[in-house]
Amino acid sequence: MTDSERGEERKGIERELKRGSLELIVLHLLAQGEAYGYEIVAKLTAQTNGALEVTDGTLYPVLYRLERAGSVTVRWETPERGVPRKYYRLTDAGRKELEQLEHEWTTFAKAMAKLLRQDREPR
Amino acid sequence: MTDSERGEERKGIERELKRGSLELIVLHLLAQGEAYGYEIVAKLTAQTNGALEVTDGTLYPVLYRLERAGSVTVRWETPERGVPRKYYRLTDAGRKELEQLEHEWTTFAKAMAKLLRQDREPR
DNA sequence: CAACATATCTTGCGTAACAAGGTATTTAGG
DNA sequence: CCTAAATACCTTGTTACGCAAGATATGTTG
Repeated sequence: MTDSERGEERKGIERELKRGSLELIVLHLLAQGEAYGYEIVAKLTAQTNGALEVTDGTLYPVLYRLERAGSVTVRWETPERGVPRKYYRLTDAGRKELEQLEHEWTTFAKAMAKLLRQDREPR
Repeated sequence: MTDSERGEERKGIERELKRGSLELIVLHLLAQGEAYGYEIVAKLTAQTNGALEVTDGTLYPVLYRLERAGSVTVRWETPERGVPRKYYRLTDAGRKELEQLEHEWTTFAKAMAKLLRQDREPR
C-alpha cells in the first residue's frame, strides 16, 4: 500500500508551507522577550494551539542562522536548579529583519488570498 | 556593493514562501478552465499583477506531478497556426485535491496571522 | 547509582523552486 | 530556400530548508 493509497500524501504539505516562515516566526516570538530554545518550541505550540509546531532539531539551525546574521545575541545562563540554558535576544537589526519579513509574508499571503478569490469556471 | 547592501538579501525568501503553494496555485488556475503550460504562466502573472510569478522550468515539473497524481488529464492539440500545445484539464480527483489544499493553506495562513497578531514586549 | 527529565546539537534525507540550457515546430524576412 | 525569431515543451544541476533520528551533557529523584 502506497502513501497515496492511504491518503497520507498530504503529510508533507505543512512542512513545505512552513518554509521561509520559520525565521519570521522565531523572530516574532523573540520580540515578545528573551527566550531559550525549548521555551520557543513551547511558546509556538501554545500560541497557535498546536497549529504550528516545530521540533528542536528544526529550531536550532534556525537560531544559528539568526545568530550568524546578527539578528539575535546569545547568552548562557545556569538557573538555580536545572540544566544550563542558552538565551536568545533580538538585536536592533533583528527587529528590522522581523519587520521586513512580516511585510513580505503579508504581501505574499495577500497575493494568494486575492488569487484564490478569483472565480472558477461554473459547471 | 553586496546584495545585502542593496537590500536584496531577501531575493530568496519569496521562493521559499512559494513552496507547497504552487500545486494549489496551478490547480486553482486550471479550475477556471483547461489551459496549456505557457498559458498558465501568463495567467498567474496576470491574475496577481506580477506578485506571484513562475518560470516554465518551474511549472512543468509541477504539471507532471499533478498528472502522475491523477489530478489532471493531458491532451495535445495542434492549432490552425502555431506550435502544438499540451492542454491540461482538472479531473474530479484534482478538484478534491484543490479543495483540500485550499483548506490547508487557509488553515496555515490563519495560524500565521493569529500568531503575528500577538503583542510584542512593550519598550 | 540508576532512571528520568531537561536542554542543546548534529547528521542525513527528501523535496521543491529555479536558472540555464536544450529541442522541435512554425512563421517571417530577405 | 535559408536564416532568424517566436512559440512551446522538457531536462539537468544547484541550493536551501524542514525534519526525523540520534548523540551528548547536565541535573534531579528515588
